[in-house]
Amino acid sequence: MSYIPQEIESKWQNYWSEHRSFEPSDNFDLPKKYILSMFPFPSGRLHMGHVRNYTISDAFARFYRQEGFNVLHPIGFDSFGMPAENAAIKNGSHPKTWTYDNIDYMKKEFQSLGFSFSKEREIATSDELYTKFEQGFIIDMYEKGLLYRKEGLLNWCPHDQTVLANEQVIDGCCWRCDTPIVKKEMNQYYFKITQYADELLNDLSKLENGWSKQVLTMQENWIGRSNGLEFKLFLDDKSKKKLDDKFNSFEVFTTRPDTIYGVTYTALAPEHEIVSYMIENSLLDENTINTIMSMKNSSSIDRQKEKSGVSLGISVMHPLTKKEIPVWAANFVLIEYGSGAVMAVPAHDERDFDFAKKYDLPVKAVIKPSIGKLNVNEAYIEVGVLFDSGEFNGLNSNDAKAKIIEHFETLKIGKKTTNYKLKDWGVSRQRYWGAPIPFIHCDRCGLVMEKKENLPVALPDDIEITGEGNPLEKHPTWKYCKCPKCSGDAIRETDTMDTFVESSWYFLRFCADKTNWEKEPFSNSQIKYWMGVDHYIGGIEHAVLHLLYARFFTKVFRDLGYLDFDEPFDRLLTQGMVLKDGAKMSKSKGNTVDPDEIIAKYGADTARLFILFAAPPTQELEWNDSAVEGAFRFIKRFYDKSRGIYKTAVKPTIDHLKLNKDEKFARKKVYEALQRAIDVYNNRYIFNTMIAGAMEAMNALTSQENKDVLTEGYWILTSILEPVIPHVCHEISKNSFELKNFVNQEIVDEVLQSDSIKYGISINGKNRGEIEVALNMPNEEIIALAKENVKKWLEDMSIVKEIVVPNKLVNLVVKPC
RNA sequence: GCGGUCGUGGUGGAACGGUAGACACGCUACCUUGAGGUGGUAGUGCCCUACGGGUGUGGGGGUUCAAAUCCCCCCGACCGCACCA
Repeated sequence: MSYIPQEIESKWQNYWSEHRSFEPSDNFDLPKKYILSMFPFPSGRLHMGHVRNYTISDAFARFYRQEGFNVLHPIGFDSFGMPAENAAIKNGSHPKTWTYDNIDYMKKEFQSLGFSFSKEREIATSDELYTKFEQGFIIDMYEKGLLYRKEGLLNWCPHDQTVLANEQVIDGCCWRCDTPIVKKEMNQYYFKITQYADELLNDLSKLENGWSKQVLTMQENWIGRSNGLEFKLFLDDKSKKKLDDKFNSFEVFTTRPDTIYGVTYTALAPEHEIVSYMIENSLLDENTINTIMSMKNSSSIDRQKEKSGVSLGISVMHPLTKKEIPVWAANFVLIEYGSGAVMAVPAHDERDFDFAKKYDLPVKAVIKPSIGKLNVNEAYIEVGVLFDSGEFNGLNSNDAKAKIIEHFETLKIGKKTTNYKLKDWGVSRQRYWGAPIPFIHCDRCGLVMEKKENLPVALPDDIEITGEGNPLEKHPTWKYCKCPKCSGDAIRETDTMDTFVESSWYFLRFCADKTNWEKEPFSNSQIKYWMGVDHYIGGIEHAVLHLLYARFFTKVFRDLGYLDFDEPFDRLLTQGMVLKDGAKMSKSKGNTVDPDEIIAKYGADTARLFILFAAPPTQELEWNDSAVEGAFRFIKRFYDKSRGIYKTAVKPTIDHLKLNKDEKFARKKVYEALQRAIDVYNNRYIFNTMIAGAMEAMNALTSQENKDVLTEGYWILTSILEPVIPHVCHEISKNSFELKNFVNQEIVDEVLQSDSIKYGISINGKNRGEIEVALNMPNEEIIALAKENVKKWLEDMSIVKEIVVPNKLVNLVVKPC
């Protein structure tokens, strides 16, 4: 019997399928664990990142099953999205065919890796049943005022011919194809995620124990809450007149009201309505207009290169001193943030300072450091003490902030405000392969929702995809319909939804079993039992996008009455990337390793063992072909040596006292490995050390000859390794233990206590020797033995202090006599 | 610039204030063998006047009987955000 993984693995994979081994029980009295991996986009083949992701979740799922938990470990496919359409353009395949063919192939790959997914709950988000419920939620959200339509400036990717959310724009380029994005004015639907900004931010504290600091900070920065003062700057009479009395004032926002007396100019975004009015009505000279237009047309990257601006020839009055302040248009002022206008305090803000220096605008310092001198050659941006600030002189910045806000509020010329970087989530996509937005445009009734009983609004199959424009828009008949309200002729919305909508609630859908699959999106009792997700495993790239949206949906569903909890994912494990030759595996770099080839060559168990052994799950994992072979050799040895064990359906009982030294040592190693495994699976998730412990135990087991000890060792090791290398462990266990050992293993204390203990001896903290002493030896005797052992280091020395760390070491503090 | 994570052998990585380098890869030597992804034994941080000693966790300081681990400063890497007023 030599180790042939292909035979063993397919045998067990078939066995698990036939026995429905991984379907959760509907007995809700059992303790539960919901183990979830981020579901994949069906791109065609699994890559190593997927293998790592699902190997980690599978280890959890299998461990908890052994521990007696009712485990939900589902899988599905995030199957809407652009690559399906891109493939259609490239090969003429239909997005639907392409998608579902890929799903079939990837399911076979899952099977061949031995992942213990619940197959009966598998979903593809492009399934019409999924779309149906999703569209239902969209209608609910619209009714609640959480979804709205407006015209706005949008990120448009000229290559993918689609609108992108701000989160999908990376360094000014499309997150998928790297094409620089341009701004385009369009109608589009938005989720009002900003309404939940505070809660999304505050509830991060509930996740502190289960989520990494990194992800929490990324979300915190993304939401970007800042508190400050919002107030109006009033135009002077001359300026009002110039603007035909159309404008009286404009709003600005500042987080530094303490610097208010240092305002020397004010700047508007080039897109600001006052600027637009002045351009449209030729209130500026041609040069100025050209400069502003070029600011507006330059990409966000160009706009960041250098500050530039133009004077608009109008002025406002300082809210407190009533002095005249010139108004500029400047490229560094963002229309999307705050009110698109800033008060400029060059003495205390770097950006304002740079701009003032460039255009020779006055700089007026009003804050000085509480100790030391103010350097007037740069902006002093720290907090400090106010001067030249009227009645606020002498206050420190923090007190002044509060006082000045209060002052503005008393005078009713401004108010305390909070601003966010987070913007509402634009969800329209001008694409075919997505869930249609279930709205209808009627000339008489306006924007009308489709009736729920007519859902889903399904995609037409007969479609032509050319890569230009929206295929639904161009379809000859699909968009023509009757208005649900007046029954007159109407037109369907042709925008489809951002695929992040589907992944914002799929984890809830998994809670539903087949019996209510058709009737409702999920049942309350099932949600109550299964949620929250105990372990959510996936890539760090979703730290802000998916994870923020899913949190948002959870809160919305709670407010719609579907749920009664606030946060979906109790614990989040973000796995590290899989690297080869120091770089992320990617087709373009040509450094990929194909999981199918590894499985064909070494088997799934080897792939799984290597992946969990080579690094802790949150760290990057460097692919190493010879280490993969090492993993294979370990499994082979593990399998070969199992020839030495005997058949038993119960764990052998062993009289520990009768064992020799090697036998006792081997047993101890086995139980130490068990102890470690329990800790790793429950608390620390560092599978590499758990596997190392099992390897140590194996090494000790093969260095002794007692068959009882060997058999007991295998009883335990196949149990703790089953989550990692399930096929070979099942094979061994079936051959010898009738699969009876895949249960919670109990620790035997006497094994862990040896009859002697090694103490390291150090002098002044330096390691100098080692002694072995009997159990329970009094400290005085240990110290005496220790002194004897390191006698030569004590010559001409007097001992100042003696420290005994129980079961560890003795430290003697000495000094020369 | 701001924020986060992290710096340990030739490599991946152990060590939750207590004998640094577990476990594995690689390498060296030897033994096995029907030479082709075999098994075994021994060795493997660095330095030295080597059955002994020194030194060592990016660098420098500190706390402690004891620091890779805690604190401060510096250097470097990676990731995220980036003119957010």
